[in-house]
Amino acid sequence: MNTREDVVVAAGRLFAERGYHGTSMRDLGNELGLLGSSLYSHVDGKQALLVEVVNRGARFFQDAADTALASGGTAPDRLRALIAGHIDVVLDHRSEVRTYLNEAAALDDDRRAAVIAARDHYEASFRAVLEEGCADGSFRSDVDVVISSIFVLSILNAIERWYRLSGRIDRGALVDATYGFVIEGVT
Amino acid sequence: MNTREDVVVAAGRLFAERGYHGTSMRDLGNELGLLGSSLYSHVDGKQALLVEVVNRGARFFQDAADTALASGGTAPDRLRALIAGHIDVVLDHRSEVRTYLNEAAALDDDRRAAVIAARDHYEASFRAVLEEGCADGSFRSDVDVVISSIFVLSILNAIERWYRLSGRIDRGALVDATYGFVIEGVT
DNA sequence: GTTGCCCGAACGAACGTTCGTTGGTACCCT
DNA sequence: AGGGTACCAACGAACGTTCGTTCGGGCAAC
Repeated sequence: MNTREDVVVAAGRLFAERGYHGTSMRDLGNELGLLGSSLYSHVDGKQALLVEVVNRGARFFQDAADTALASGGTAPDRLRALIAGHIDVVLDHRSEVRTYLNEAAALDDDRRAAVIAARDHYEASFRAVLEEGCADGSFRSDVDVVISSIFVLSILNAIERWYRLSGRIDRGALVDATYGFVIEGVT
Repeated sequence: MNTREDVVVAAGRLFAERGYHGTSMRDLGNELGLLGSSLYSHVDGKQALLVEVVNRGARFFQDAADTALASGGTAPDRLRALIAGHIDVVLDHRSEVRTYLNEAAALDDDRRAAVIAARDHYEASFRAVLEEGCADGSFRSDVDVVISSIFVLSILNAIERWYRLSGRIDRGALVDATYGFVIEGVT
């Protein structure tokens, strides 16, 4: 027997793999050994499923950022914590993350605006740490905080697209590589 | 009167904005002041349109890489040329780029495999330049060329998601910021 | 005996695509 | 110059299929 949780999890996986518009309720039912119509015993409908999956993705990120910022230490320490936290979220909640990052366009206007606001709030955590590091001399003072934050998040968000756990680098090495690249670049 | 070119261009725009599965032939016809059925005077079908748009995106990138590599100079010079070329492609051909980067999953297996191969071939240009720069001392010898290439391309490919020409940074400043970040990071 | 999961049939709408047809335009023949 | 012809973009109806969703009933568990 399937629970509502099963439905949401499976929806996240299919939305991540095939996209919202590329996933039908019959596809989703089939994934759980059900007919598409049977899903309506558990959830209100397709859009409600997307909203739930996307909201989970947003919460994972925000929780990780709050934890990282609360960990204390120097600005570089907290930047590293933000990066490590982000990578944990991406690797531990791939489906929700993928859906959160790629399928927000399928939300209605209000929900999509909320997602954009949530992303900016998350990005502000990175901006704040960079700002602080620039002020106390940990980072170059001429760094553009806004653009650098975007660059860091570009790297982090793309990880979901290429990283495979089975590859030659483990999670720790990935954090090291990312942090090292952000701090020093290639020179 | 509409030409086949108009149809492909409009398809690129809609695929980029709403995704392949989120765009109907009637939507596309409507965009051109036509019925959906009228599009079949110009093209073979929806999937053929996607193939054409994606192929254009791939060609833009490969042409830019070939030009950048042929420009000569040191490894850092050519890295900068690759970055500038990529940014030009992203800004000048947003729709095709967006579709190329985000909608390849909607292609059939063979075409999708071809896209993945094209992306790897393109990425190899970045790997080659980084490799050379590491060998001649322009870059740190301990950088992981494979991962660094992915990071650079992560930054470049994400530009399409956030950059607006109307903003405070122009194209040259964007190239400078990107190259600077890749070379030195934030320290 | 009520509750809740699931089926299976059905709904109306939208999907990609095909079809026969039409109005206009360009070209050829004399 | 004029009439016939071939072409082409576009229409509008219709095709079969799939979509999200609704509904009534069956059936097992508490």
